[in-house]
Amino acid sequence: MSSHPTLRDVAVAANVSKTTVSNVFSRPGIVRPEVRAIVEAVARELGYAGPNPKGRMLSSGKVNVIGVVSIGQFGISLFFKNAYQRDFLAGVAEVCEERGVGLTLVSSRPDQAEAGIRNALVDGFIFTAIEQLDFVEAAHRRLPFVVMDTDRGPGISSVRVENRDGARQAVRHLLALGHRRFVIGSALLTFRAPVFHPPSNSPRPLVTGSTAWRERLEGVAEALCEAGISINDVPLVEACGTPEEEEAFGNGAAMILDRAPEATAVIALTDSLALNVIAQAKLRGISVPRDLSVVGFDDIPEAALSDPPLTTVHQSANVNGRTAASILLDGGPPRQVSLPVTLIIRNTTAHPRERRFQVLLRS
Amino acid sequence: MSSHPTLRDVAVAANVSKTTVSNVFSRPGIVRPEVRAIVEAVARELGYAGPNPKGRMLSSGKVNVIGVVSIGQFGISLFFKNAYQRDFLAGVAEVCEERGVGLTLVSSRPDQAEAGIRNALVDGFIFTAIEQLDFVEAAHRRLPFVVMDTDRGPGISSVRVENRDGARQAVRHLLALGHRRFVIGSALLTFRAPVFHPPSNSPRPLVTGSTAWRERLEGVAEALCEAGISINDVPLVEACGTPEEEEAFGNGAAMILDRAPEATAVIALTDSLALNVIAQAKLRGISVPRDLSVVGFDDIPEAALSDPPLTTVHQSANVNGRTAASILLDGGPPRQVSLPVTLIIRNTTAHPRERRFQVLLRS
DNA sequence: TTGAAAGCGATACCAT
DNA sequence: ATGGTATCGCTTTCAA
Repeated sequence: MSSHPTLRDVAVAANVSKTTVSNVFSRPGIVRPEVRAIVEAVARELGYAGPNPKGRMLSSGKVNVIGVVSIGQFGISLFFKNAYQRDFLAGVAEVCEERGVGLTLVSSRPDQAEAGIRNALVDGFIFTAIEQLDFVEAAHRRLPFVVMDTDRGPGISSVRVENRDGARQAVRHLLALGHRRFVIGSALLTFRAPVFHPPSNSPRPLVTGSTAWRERLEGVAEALCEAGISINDVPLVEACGTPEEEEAFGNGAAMILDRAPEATAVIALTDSLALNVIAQAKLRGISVPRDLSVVGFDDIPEAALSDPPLTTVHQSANVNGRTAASILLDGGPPRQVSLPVTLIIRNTTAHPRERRFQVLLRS
Repeated sequence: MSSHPTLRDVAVAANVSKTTVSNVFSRPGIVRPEVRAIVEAVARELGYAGPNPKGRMLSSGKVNVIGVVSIGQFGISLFFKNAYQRDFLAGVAEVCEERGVGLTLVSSRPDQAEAGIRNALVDGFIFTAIEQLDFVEAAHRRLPFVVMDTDRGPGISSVRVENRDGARQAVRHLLALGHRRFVIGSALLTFRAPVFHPPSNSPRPLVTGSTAWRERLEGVAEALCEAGISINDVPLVEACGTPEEEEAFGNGAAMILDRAPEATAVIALTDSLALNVIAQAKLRGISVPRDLSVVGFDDIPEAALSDPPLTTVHQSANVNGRTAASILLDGGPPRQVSLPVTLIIRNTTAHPRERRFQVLLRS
């Protein structure tokens, strides 16, 4: 009693019912001031800290917290390491803040994801990648959630960006500059060595089948197609995209340069990769954009700061996060939103070196 | 029943007690395999998702989540915006991950802090800065907590770094180079315009009284004292240190340059400020370190990347975070740890321009 | 090994 | 405005 008073202890000591004590703390307006004063005094005397959130939550069913689940095999520390994730979460956090809602980070490391999602004390989830949906179904929790980067139909809330359109814009830009020989860099969502897919007549099976990357590739394919180029003829590299794996990443950039020396432009499906290609090119004395053009995707903050500043497809991680959090917290029926993207032309793209030849071809 | 089966429904349907069902899910080892199989089958059939975390938590009293409270007036989005905070939280997140513990972010915005701390569903707190309120509430809830950056005595767990020592090292370095005319830049923990404190015989009351800043100032004072200089004779600027307030921050850097034109070295008590001073100096054609030396504190990642790379006192936000989380999760008696720091000499410090004069003075 | 019963701490509904 | 009571979903003695 003295060590840990509960609402009941206060009620007894103050000679009122539990209900009244509860009201004093949760709806002070409806209780008579004099009674309230007494209850408050007793509570203070007993060292009662107000309704225990655990009991309160069990009764009311609300925890006032939403959960964000990390990507793929990565744990929650990714949220603080990866630039895109960081800005995304800042957006989510801003909305939570505005509404007085807490935010908990749930790991999606294979060994923890299921238990994590099953046991998280949250009112809903934001899934940063779709694999987690499976877990939710497994966990059968009837909690609302929104999924990022993929539209799973009208029953499920989702927030994505116009990946195809963005990729198309980027490639068209390169084509308009006269480029005809490309190499594509895509991202791996797992810790592993980069993979090289040489040109091939049959569709090449990617290691990572995430929707976003697939859509971006489709956009690339469409734009190339408009110029009469088949994406199957373009070499493709998949490389790990996390800061933890700078090394593997560096290797990915190196692989792009090594395995496709004839390319005049690299189409990187994510900025981090683009930035690494630029760094790697610099090491080799390849001048960007004079010898090699590079486009990225995402427009992370570093993109504008790189040397030279990166031409890339802009999406706002922050807005994505805000949108997802709003949908979840608004609590209406499922909504699907697809945010537009814009090509930001900075200084990593230029005419290919064999400019005159290309111009001839184009005219 | 069909829409939301509980442990009891399963028990009834399987013709066993609630206890048994509970055991099947929480301590499968102790229940006979055949019974377990039946219960599991029934559960699956009913669509029972396993113990509801809310009920479980109320009973057991454990949430398996720790809370991290943001700094000062800032909301949780600061965790994703400020470089130091970000790395700090990554460290906390790593430890949580290793132990399968969740992480929730609690806002300390003035309008939300109290309710947030009072209602957070957590087993303990990490306070990134201690305000009386936090403390009181946490103590009231009888939850363990650890505070950053300040030692509150043996009863309270704390993690800090050797701020005084670090500041001393930085200033001694400047003194050894021959500097004698300084300006100090400290950080503001609230959103507001920078403040200029001119030299004064009486101690100058700082706007922000955080322990860390005070300790750093003490270190500065001690080192200056060794060279016969009173810190009271050194102009001091307090400026806001968050990315949101780049503008105010820029102003702070400008103020430092404007109001102390005679200084040959600026002692910035935090890297972000140092970096802004460098940027501001560049704008004015002041060459660092030729015309002006700058030292920082923290060694955020950007410090090594700046142009020129920043001389600063290194502390590892990541290690600080890991340490705090470990102490909290280890759950032993309160511990106080103070982590060492090291001066990293890079390229923003050099002899003052009037070098020969200074050398004369020193010899 | 399994079951019965007693909470955990609070809220909500229905009377009064 | 207050009080009584059922309930939220589970874990935990304690017996059997």
